Amino acid sequence: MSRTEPAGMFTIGEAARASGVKVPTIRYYEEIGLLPAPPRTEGGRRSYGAADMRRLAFIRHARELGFEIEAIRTLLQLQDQPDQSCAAADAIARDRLIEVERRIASLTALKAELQRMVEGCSHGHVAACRVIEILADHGECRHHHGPAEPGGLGR
Amino acid sequence: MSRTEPAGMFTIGEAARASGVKVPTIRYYEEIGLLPAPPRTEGGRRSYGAADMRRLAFIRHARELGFEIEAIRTLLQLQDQPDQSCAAADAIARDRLIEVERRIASLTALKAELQRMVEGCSHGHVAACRVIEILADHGECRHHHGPAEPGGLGR
DNA sequence: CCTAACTCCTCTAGCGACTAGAGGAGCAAG
DNA sequence: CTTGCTCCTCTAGTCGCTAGAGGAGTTAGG
Repeated sequence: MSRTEPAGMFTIGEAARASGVKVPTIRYYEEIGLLPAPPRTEGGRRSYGAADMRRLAFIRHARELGFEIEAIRTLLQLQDQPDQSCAAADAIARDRLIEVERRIASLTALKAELQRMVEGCSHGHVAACRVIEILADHGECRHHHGPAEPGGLGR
Repeated sequence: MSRTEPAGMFTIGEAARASGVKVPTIRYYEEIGLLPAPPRTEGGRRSYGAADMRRLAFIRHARELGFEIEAIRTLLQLQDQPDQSCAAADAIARDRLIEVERRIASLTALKAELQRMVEGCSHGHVAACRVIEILADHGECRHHHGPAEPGGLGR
């Protein structure tokens, strides 16, 4: 083996491959204080240990589940103090669950309206297009006001 | 009636109230060329006509349905040329429908995982907390890799 | 006519969570 | 010793707004 890295340590690239988090994103997490700044090699490169790798996996998974950075910050703090009550972690997860349920409901309504649009489309010209028509006339639809998806749009 | 506005014209505030789009957002739509720059009153205020009001309602509704600004731009161009085939509009709506369906599927998977988290929580201390545990150990879950929600997070 | 309250104007900066790119240096293999 | 990869820092851009400063036009009441 031709490792320059100290034993049991990983480069940022290895950490990225292992966690599925991109290199610039790892650096970003460090910048915002989500991941501690790791020691550096002589050449000035970041050198991650097993604990960092676990933390990164935790963050990745939490982001996949849609937790916001601030929520993850709180969850990580909780993880660091295992004697505390887990009520806070529970609350964060519950909030997220409620939000996900709300978004599913709202997306399901959108789906119905989009289906009406594409099914009603007669594939003729624009003047008779159901897609354009429904968009133009809000009164035509069952869909009530209020942002469809909290962030505005389903990105 | 004590209108200073030309007959049949509306202030930006009226346009905002009628459409449900906020005043700064209307100005933003003008800036990015989604809404044409309206004529101004002597005092330099924007003065919207009925066509603008319709266009704004169209945009609002399309945004509610989660169409991206660029997609709306295309839809508006189509609307302006009613003799063209509506195939493009149809394709945009279909794409959006597929995306919404994908997001519902992915959010449903998230929901299941979040439910396992909160249901498994024994309300004790963090060391034994299912929420923290599942987040820490990705192998514990049925949830496979890849960003859960396209934009990363369910805002 | 004057004033207070309201709306409007422009402009810049900020949000969240990254992503992209420039310009340079370290490092492993041939 | 060169080639090519990875890494470094730094700045700026993404999307769709939102917030706020600082000023000007407008309306209702006194």
